[in-house]
Amino acid sequence: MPLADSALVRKLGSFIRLSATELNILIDIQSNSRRIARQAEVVHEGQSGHQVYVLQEGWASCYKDLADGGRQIITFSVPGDCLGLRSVLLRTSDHSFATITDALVSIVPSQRITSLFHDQPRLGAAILWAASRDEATTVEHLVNIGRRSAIQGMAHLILELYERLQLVGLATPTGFDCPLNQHAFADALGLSAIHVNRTLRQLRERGLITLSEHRLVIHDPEKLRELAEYNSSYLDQAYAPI
Amino acid sequence: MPLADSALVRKLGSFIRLSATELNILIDIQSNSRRIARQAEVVHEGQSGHQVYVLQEGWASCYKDLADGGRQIITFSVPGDCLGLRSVLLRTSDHSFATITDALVSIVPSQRITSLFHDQPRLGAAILWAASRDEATTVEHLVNIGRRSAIQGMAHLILELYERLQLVGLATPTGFDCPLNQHAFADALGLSAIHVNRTLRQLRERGLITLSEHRLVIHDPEKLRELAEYNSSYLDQAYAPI
DNA sequence: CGGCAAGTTGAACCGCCTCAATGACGGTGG
DNA sequence: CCACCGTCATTGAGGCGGTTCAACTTGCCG
Repeated sequence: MPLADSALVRKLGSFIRLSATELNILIDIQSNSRRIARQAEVVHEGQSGHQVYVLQEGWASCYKDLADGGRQIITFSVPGDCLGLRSVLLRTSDHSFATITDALVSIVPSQRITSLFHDQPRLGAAILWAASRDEATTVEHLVNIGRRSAIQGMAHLILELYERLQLVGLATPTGFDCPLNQHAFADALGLSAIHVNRTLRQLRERGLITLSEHRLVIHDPEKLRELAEYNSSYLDQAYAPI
Repeated sequence: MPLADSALVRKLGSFIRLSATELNILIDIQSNSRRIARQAEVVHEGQSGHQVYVLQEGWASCYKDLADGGRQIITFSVPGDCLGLRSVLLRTSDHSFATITDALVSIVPSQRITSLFHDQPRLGAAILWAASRDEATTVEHLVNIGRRSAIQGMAHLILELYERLQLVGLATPTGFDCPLNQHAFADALGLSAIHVNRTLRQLRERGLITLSEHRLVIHDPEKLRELAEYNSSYLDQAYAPI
């Protein structure tokens, strides 16, 4: 994929009209890329890595490990997402980050990001906007875990992923390719993998979705949204120009 | 409290050495303040309010309401915290925000914040740093709800509040004044108020803490940290200068 | 004195977990 | 080519953590 049509460009471009200069800067920023195998840890919690990773292809996850061997996935990352943005100003990363599938990432020194705020305020704001949006997603995730039942949370997570993938052109009208296994869903939703299995079965039996062979099909978006009490406004945030 | 010694100045001042100019700007920014009664909603989810609120005195909470009447508290705010920072670049607020006690807040137009990034990069970065730190807290909260037991989560939340209050000089060696009722704890931890009651009793019976008359006393910080698997590094983030 | 908010405690229930066993699939080496 | 293995999905049985309903207390305020 040419960088001029990268997922990040597509994402930011949907909220500010990128000038030729800004587009070139964005392309330049993403020019240093690297392939990473699946299931590889890229950043470990506590590590001091002053870099931002822009995911170009593949899926990844941000997570924290617990003393008892458990794991909490904070967010799944799909193409166009920036990783480590939050840690730019902190000395160490507050979470780990690993690929789920084989992936292609661009590596951007933190300093290139921070200098944007001064040199390219519009672009800096757009990135900050994307970061704010990510955080809104994390907050919604928190609600998901704290106050929703397993089946509601699962439905909500699926709808969220669907919308985010649509934004970067990786969804189809009926669903999306989904590399997540039941264990990954479990770690994201604070459930056991076994209960994820039963929950997926319920969703299937209700005719809402099917997940098999890494393909997630949404049969009845309407009822799914109803079940999840899904309100996409937290993602449907237009850019408020400075 | 004179603004030159406000909680925000104290907080930011603990990470960058504020010049006289920067101090004056910070003071100026906080000059428009307003008293708000307890239990008052300041911002409602979905509201388009392009303002940032700096909490000077009192406690508040960020939360989301659910269709079934439930509520998930995202974070408690204590003096020195900025509210609505995440929504600066979004059109609408992604969460509601209400006072818990009587409070004094400074109201800052979003534009004053965004222009800081260009005009006062150091100060802008310090505010961004504070925002990153808040987000790390939210992430830890997510782990708390997703993967920790009720008693661990409660212990963790108490320790987090204790550290944050220390940072702005509102804690004592033995504990802190805590206006939160059991219902507030429940909404933060994703529990029922009744179970919060039992959990607090357990912590009391183990000789770790007591909470009564709005005063939280920590009897055995060591064992409490051990129980919570508390690692404060996510808050103990030195500022990484640009 | 009456009423409401907040805390406390018991009893019964249920959502989700844990343990355990089995089946399906793909990769790998003999 | 097949036997073997690890990973993942699936299903059942039993147990625990946390919920819900209900009752009672205490303190505060009008």
